[in-house]
Amino acid sequence: MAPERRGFPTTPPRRLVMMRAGSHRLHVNRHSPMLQRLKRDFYDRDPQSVSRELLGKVLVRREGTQLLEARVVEVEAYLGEGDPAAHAAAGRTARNDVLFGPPGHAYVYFIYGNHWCFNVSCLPDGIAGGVLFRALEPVEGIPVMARARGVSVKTDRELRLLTTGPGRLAEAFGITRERDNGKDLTSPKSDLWLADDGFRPERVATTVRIGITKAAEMPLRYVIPGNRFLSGQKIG
DNA sequence: ATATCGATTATCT
DNA sequence: GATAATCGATATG
Repeated sequence: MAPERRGFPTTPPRRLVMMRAGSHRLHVNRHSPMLQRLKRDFYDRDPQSVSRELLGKVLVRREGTQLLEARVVEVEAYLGEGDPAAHAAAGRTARNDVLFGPPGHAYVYFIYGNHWCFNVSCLPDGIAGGVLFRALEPVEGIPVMARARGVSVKTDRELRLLTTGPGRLAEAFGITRERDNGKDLTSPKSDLWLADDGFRPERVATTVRIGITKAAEMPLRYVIPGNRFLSGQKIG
């Protein structure tokens, strides 16, 4: 019997078989009981390491009994006070306070008068650093994400636009500063977290960061190459 | 398919 | 008062 591949258009079948072997589920798209919430130690490192390791993990939002899940396919590292492109570059302020706090907390900021962007803090308490989430591949709760975005997902193209780009993924997950900024993503009580379901990307690629003017040459964007949910790409 | 441009506001100078 | 870690609509090839 051929494996069910819906929802994982770019995932090799071999990997799907391995994932299912552990979960005893018929459909890989379903929420796996093996989702392990990432702990503090995961984030207590430099943003480059956290960025690389976040690829392939799953962002999870719990809304009552409804779960939203999407795989991380694109992130960017922002290094803190030594990084001219980082919000922390000019020192600690009211806005960027979370970046200077303990690791594993949500940093949410507003951009271009329109969009929320979602980050997680890295490095020990007192040292700024973070990772910006730029693109996700939807796994679970797609109709709820579509409703949050105010769009339909009748076509392949519309599905891609659900969680491609930092503003879109934040909207799909209902992420706002009021609701989520400063939230401890490692707390069992948090309704927003990152999880490991055993998936490991075959390859990771780095490029320059998108949309910045300072330190524009540093290769701090991390992607799963070939994934169709990456931002800044043509739509077939 | 690619390019350009307007929207809209928190934050900092 | 200028800028920004973006998006979506519109115009043009």
